[in-house]
Amino acid sequence: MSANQHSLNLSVSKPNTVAPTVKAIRASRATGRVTIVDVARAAGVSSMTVSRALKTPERVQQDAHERIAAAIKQLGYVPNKAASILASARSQVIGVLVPSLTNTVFIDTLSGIRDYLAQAGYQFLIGETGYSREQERQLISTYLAHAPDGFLLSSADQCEMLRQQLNGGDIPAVSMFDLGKSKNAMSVGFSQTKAGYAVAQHLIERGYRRPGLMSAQLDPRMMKRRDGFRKGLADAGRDPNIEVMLPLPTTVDMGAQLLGRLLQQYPDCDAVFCCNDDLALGALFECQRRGIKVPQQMAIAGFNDLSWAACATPSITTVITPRYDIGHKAAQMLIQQLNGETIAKARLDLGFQLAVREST
Amino acid sequence: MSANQHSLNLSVSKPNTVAPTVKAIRASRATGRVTIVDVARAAGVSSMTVSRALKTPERVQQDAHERIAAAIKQLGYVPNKAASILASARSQVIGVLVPSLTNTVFIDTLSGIRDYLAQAGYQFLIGETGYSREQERQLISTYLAHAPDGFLLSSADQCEMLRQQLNGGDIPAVSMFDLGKSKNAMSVGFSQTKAGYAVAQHLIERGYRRPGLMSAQLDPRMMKRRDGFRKGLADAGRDPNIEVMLPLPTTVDMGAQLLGRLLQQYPDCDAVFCCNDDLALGALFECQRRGIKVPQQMAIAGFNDLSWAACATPSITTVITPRYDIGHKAAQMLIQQLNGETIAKARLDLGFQLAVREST
DNA sequence: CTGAAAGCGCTTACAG
DNA sequence: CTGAAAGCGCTTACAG
Repeated sequence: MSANQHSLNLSVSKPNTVAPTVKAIRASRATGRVTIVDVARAAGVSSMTVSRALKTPERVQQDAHERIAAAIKQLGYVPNKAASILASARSQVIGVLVPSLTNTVFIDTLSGIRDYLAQAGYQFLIGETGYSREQERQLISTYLAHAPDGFLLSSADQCEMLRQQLNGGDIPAVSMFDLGKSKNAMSVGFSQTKAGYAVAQHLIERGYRRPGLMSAQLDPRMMKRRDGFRKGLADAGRDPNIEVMLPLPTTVDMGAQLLGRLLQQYPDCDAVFCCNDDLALGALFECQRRGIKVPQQMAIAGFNDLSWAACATPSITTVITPRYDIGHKAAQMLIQQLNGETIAKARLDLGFQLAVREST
Repeated sequence: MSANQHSLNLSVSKPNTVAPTVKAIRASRATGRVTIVDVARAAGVSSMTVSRALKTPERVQQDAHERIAAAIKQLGYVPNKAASILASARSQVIGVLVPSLTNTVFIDTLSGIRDYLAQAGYQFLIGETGYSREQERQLISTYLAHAPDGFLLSSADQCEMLRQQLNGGDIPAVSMFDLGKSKNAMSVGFSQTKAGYAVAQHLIERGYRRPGLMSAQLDPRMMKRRDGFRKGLADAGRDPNIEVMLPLPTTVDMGAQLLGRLLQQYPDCDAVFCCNDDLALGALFECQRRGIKVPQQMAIAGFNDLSWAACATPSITTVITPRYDIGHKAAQMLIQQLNGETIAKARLDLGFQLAVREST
């Protein structure tokens, strides 16, 4: 009936021009939105059929499909996500929490997450915790209100906090970077400790006698790198106590400052492991400023292999970390879990790789 | 009635321990969620009063407020955003589109946006367009489904595209970086052209005779910097055609490569304007590699003042851009618009600043 | 300051 | 392959 009426309208006024109809529809509703009911009416079907045409096209007849597609286009229909979430109790939204957005490392991880989630049809909300537990707690609360289907978190702490705030409700989460202690909790990452150990070994093999360490930020992962590095030195019978650390953000400038302190406190230090590449770049600049030859007078190793490390002068030895893959695989694992698929390895170690270059 | 019944339950079983009640509630619903109705029942009020206690606490009596707060805590109630959006037709969500997330520039802008929106009680969805119009179109469509209250876009193109896809519906948008041509369309940014011009002027004042330009990416803003730079050279009677450009992503390594090309094609070039700091850093490394003294044999100027520019050796002359403020002010302008406040200047020029350092 | 009713725009589950 | 009914969990607008 209403379908007939509609096609009548069309032929009486202007065929193929439904612009006035759109206006009329908008005006007829308090919200001014074109809804699935409008599309259904225009296509001469029920709203359920429109819904099916959108989600499971194979369950809708060809000609109905075409009329619906035409109606959607003419009316400029956009499905209302809020209504869909409310009715289906699935949001297709994933909450993602990272410590910092100014750190390239996490941006790369987000790229991995985005690439996987986009093709899987999920959106995500990005939260920046600033390495603060209070921020974490608040963000989880805020995100919970969006009824996310799952979480991608970047520390074991966050998983614990999530569980508390869930209060019995059950939303799956994968933790990134750190590998979980339990084999059941889902996690994707690599061993920071082993990576730090590998750097120490490398410097010793190269013949440096007094390798030191510089670090800022001092978040748990930095400290694990340090632990590994110190163990590597100790295992080789070297002094593990040559180090300068500041609990401030890691910046290139901070790297320059820390190199100054290191040389002041340990004048015989001949190599330095910078706990990330920003610090390493600052250290390199400071050496250049002081006329200290790298690596002849001071070797420099970094961490993460940021874009400049390979093309600096001299190129910087560093640890290549699988941060894109961490995001990608973590997202994959989460979606598999949501789809009820079996997960091969809930604790996925992606490893790391030492890139030996001119600076050591 | 139900309130009485409830307090009866409490005193009969365990006072102050409603954990079993939470379980019962979850079990009693298909979705397993605690709703505003459950809270209302537990507090002995209507759901409207709970809603008010959450949104406009000043309109709810003290003691009702306290009982509601207690019930929320005990039941672990989290408001369902989807239901709220659907009922109120306001999502408190802003769609943000930037060209790239791997570029620090946009991350800084996002920080500004986040800082403003967070305190204003808004969430945001971040989309990365990869400088592609097709991606833009898709992202806008996807975001439209989330019924955003507004958009923060990073090009005039995007505003146009949004208007098309809106099909008459009306969602306010502010464009960032580029200043709008019309004074009515909201925009926050600065003049890329003037900034490029200023760099040219500076190099000429310093006495460089054959300044050149290197650029990659070649997006519209890069091209405006170039236009300004060329005009500056031409106005000073210099050759504006010393330039190397590649339509590939800007990376540090690309800067090194472009410097090689520049020297090959224009051996007498004595200064270079790198269209961003990544390229400048690569150019500096390449000069160091070749033993070319900066600035004596080759002056280098960058763009954006990324963190390393000030502490490189030599420190790099660059243009300080107000990218944090662009995000912050754009978000502010958008929210003001949403609140129906009057906007002082719809076209907000935040300017830029030339930082003269050792490299020129 | 508080509440009962209606509705937001979808989807689920049940019929046919 | 298609549809009528009921419901998701809030808020708006109207009463009191």
